[in-house]
Amino acid sequence: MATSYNYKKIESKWQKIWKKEKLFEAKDSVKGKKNFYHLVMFPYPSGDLHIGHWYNFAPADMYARFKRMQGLNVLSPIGFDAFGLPAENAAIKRKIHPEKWTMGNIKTMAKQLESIGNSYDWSRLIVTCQPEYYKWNQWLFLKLFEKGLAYRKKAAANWCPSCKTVLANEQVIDGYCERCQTAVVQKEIDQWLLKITDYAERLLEDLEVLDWPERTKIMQRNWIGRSEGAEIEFPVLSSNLKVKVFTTRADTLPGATYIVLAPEHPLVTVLEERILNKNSVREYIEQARHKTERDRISENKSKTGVEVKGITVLNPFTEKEIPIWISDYVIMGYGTGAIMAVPAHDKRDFAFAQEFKLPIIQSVSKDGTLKETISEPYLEDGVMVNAGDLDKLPNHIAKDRVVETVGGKKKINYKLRDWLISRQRYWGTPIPIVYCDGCGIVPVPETDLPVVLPRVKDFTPDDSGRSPLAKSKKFLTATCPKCGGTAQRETDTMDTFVDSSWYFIRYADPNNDAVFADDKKIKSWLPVQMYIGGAEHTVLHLLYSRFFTKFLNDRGYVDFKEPFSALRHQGIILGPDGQKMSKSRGNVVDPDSLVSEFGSDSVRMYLAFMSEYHQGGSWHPTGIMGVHRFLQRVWAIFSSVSFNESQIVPDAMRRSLHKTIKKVGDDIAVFKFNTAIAALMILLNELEKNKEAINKTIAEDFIKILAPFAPHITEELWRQFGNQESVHLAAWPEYDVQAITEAEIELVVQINGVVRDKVVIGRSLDQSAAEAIVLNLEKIKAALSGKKPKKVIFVPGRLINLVV
RNA sequence: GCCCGGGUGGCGAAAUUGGUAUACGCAGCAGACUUAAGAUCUGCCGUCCUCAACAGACAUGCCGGUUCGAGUCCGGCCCCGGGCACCA
Repeated sequence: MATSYNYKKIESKWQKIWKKEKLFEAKDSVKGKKNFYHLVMFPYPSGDLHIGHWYNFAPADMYARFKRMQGLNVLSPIGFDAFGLPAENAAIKRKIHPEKWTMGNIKTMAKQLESIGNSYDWSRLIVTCQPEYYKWNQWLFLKLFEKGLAYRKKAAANWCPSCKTVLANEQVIDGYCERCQTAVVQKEIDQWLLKITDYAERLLEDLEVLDWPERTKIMQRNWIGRSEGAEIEFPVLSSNLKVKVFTTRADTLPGATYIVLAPEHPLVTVLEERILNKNSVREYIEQARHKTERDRISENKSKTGVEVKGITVLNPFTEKEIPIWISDYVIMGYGTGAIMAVPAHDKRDFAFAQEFKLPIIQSVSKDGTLKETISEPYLEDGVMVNAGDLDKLPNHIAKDRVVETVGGKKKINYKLRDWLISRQRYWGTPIPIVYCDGCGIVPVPETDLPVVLPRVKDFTPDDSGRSPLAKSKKFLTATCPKCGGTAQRETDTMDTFVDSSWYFIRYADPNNDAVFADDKKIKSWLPVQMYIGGAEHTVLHLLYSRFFTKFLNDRGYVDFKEPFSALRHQGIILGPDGQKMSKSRGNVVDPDSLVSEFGSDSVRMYLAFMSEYHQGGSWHPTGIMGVHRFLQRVWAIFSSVSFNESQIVPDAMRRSLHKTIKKVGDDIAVFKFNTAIAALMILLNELEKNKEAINKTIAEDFIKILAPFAPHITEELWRQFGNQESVHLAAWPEYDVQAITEAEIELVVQINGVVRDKVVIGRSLDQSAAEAIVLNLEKIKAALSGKKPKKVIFVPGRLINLVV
C-alpha cells in the first residue's frame, strides 16, 4: 500500500543531502562536458523573499536543471547586491547600522532561497558590501581613471531644499522628494562620471548579435538615441562669433526664421554687453535655473522664452538676418545647446513661433505648392520650396546639398549621457581618490586597495551636501600617495550599479584576492550564456554591464565583448486582486506559508504553470491545487508501482511518452514552462488509464522529464526505483522519431472552410485517394446534396477543403 | 505626443505561426465511495435555438478587407499594461 505524499519530509531530506554531497557545486572543467553559465540577476537583500523572487528564481532553475541533464557542466551561482539606499534608509529608521541590517537580511534570505530547492552553487556566494568584493570596484574605477574614462565634473544633482541633501533619481517621485514631498531642484556639485558615451556606437552595434528579447533591444536603442544630422554655423552679425547648431533636417534650413539657445548657453555671457534687454534675459535665465523638475513637467505644453535684443545672426542659406531667442525647451546637454528653429517643419518650433508670433516659412511641401496659411507643421518628406536652386528637389536629397552649400559638417549625436556615479551617501563603495593641495586629484595606488568603508556611528545625511563619511576625520584625512603630504579623501561613494556591472565575472573566481578573477577561469565560464531577470533592468543595469565588459575587453582583461549572450525576462506577479503586491495594500503572497502548506515542488510548479514566463500575472489562490493534485497523483502511481517487465508496452503509450519527451524539451528550451507542464499532465492522465502497462523505462523517463520542475519528489521516487546517483545528474531522455510518427492521421473535412466531418486515413495517402474517401462519407454526401466541388484544397496530413 | 507589449469561456490560459479555436488547469454541476464532511475517483461544463438527442447558427476588443480558409495577415478605430518624454 502506498504511503501518502509527505512533501515536507522529502523536501528537507533532499535539500540536506544535495548540500552535503555538494551536488551543484560547479567544477571549472569536467571531462567530456561543455561548460554552461546560467545566471539569474542577484537579489537585493531587502529582508524577505517574496513570491516575486520565487518567480524569478524557480523557473530559472528549471532551465538550469534541464541544461545539466542535457549533459552540460552548469554553473548557477547566487549572491546579494548588498549596498544601496534602501539599507541606509531602513537602518536610519530602525536605528541600527546598515551593515547589521543587511547581513541579517542576507542570512534570512539565504535560508529562504534554499527552501526553493534551486541548484545553486553556494560555494561561490558573493556579497557586494564586503571589502573582498568592493576592492575590485575600486580597482575598476582606477583602470577607468587611467584611461580618462572616469572624470570629475560639476554636474547637476537632485537637491531637496528641505532635507538639504542630494537625492538619487530613485528618490525623486514625479519631481518631489520621496521623504518630505518638497519639490526637488537641480544643484551643481562636483561629481564623478564614467564616460559611457565613448562606447555609444559600439553599444548600439553589438546589440545585433545578442539573443535578447527584441523589445529590450529596442529600448536600449532608444535610450542610446543615435541620430544623424549636421552641424551648421550661424554667423553673429557685427562680430566674428558663430553659433553652432545641430539639426537632422538641414533641408529645412531655408525655413529657419530664428535660432534658440539653451539658457545655459555661453554666448549670452560672452556678448552680454551688447544685449539691449539685459535684465529680462538675465531674469529668464535665473528663472530657468530655479525651475523645479515639477515645473518643467507641467509646463510641457506652453513654451516660454525671451528674445535677445541687440544681437542677431545670419541664416547662412538665405543670408537673411534672423533673431536669437532663449528658451528652456532647448537643452544644453544635447547637441550644441542651440537650435535653428523651423516652425513650418517642427512641432516644438511651431508652438514656440505661435506663442511669440514669429514668422513661419515653408521649405518643404508635399507637391511643390505653397500653402497660404499653415495650421500645423508639415513633418513628412516632400519637395523643396523657397530654396532657390534647390526648388523641386526631393528634400532627402536636398539635405546634403544644403549642408554643402553652407559649409556645414555631418555629425552624429546620441541621447546617451555619461554615467554619474557619485553618491553623497554612506552605504556604498568609497571612491579611491585623494585630493592633495599640491598634486590635485590623486588616485589611491592599487596596492593600497581596498579603501575600506569605515564603520561609523553617524551615517545620516546632513545639510552639507557631502557624504556622511566627511564627518569621519579619521577617514577623511589621508597622506598624498604622490608627495606624502596631507590630503583629503574623496568622501562620496559609488552608485550601486557599479557593483552589479561586473559581478557576473566575479562568480567565475569569487575568492581570488590577487586579481578580480583568474584569466583561465574567466575563459572557461564567460560570457553568461543565459541571463534571467526582470525587464525593469532593461536600460541601466544591462547597459552598464555591457559598457564595463567592453572596457575590460579593450584593456585585455576579458576575451569577450558582450556579457550576456542570451537574455530572458520573467513577468511580474500581482496580488490576487490584480494589483501590484505591497504591504500597505495587504495583498502580499507569502511563499513560506505556501511552502509549508503545499511544498516547494508545488509552489515552483504552479509559478511555472500559471502563465507564460515573461507574462507574469495575478496569483490565484486556488490555482495551486491543480499542480499539487498532479504531484499527489504522481506520487500515488509511482511510489507503489511494481514493474512488470514481461508486459508489452502498448504502442499508443510509447508514442505518448516520446511525444511528451519531445514537447517538454522543446518547450523548456524556449521558456514555455507552462505548456511543458500541461504536456506532463496529459501524459499522466494517459498513464493512469493503463497503470499495469507501465514498465521501468516509462516510469524513469517520466520522472526524468518531470525532474527540472519538481526536483524533490522526483529525486525521492528515482532513488526508490533503485538508482544510486541523483536524477538531476541523469541524462535527458532522447525521443524516438519512429515512435512519434503515426501511421494514421485524422483528416479534417471542410466544405467552404467549415468543418463538416473528420476521417482517419493513412498518413501517406495523396489527394486523389483522400478525395475518394471523403466524397463517400455520409455526412459529406448529405451536405453536398449532389453538387460537385469546384475546387479541392488538400493539406497533407491535416485537412481537405471542398469548395462548392 | 512617440515607441513597445497585450485584449480568446465564470477564471489562469493553449493554439504546430494561415489549416479542427478554447489543450492543460482552477472554479462550478452531477454521480460513486463515506454515518457525514473532507479527500479521492468518474462524468458534464463557450453562447443561442430545441423537451431532448442529432444537427445547426453565432463566438478570439470593435469596423472593414485579403483568402478555399483569419485568433493569426492588411487598413482604420477602442480599451489595458510598460517604456521614453521638449534630444532639434
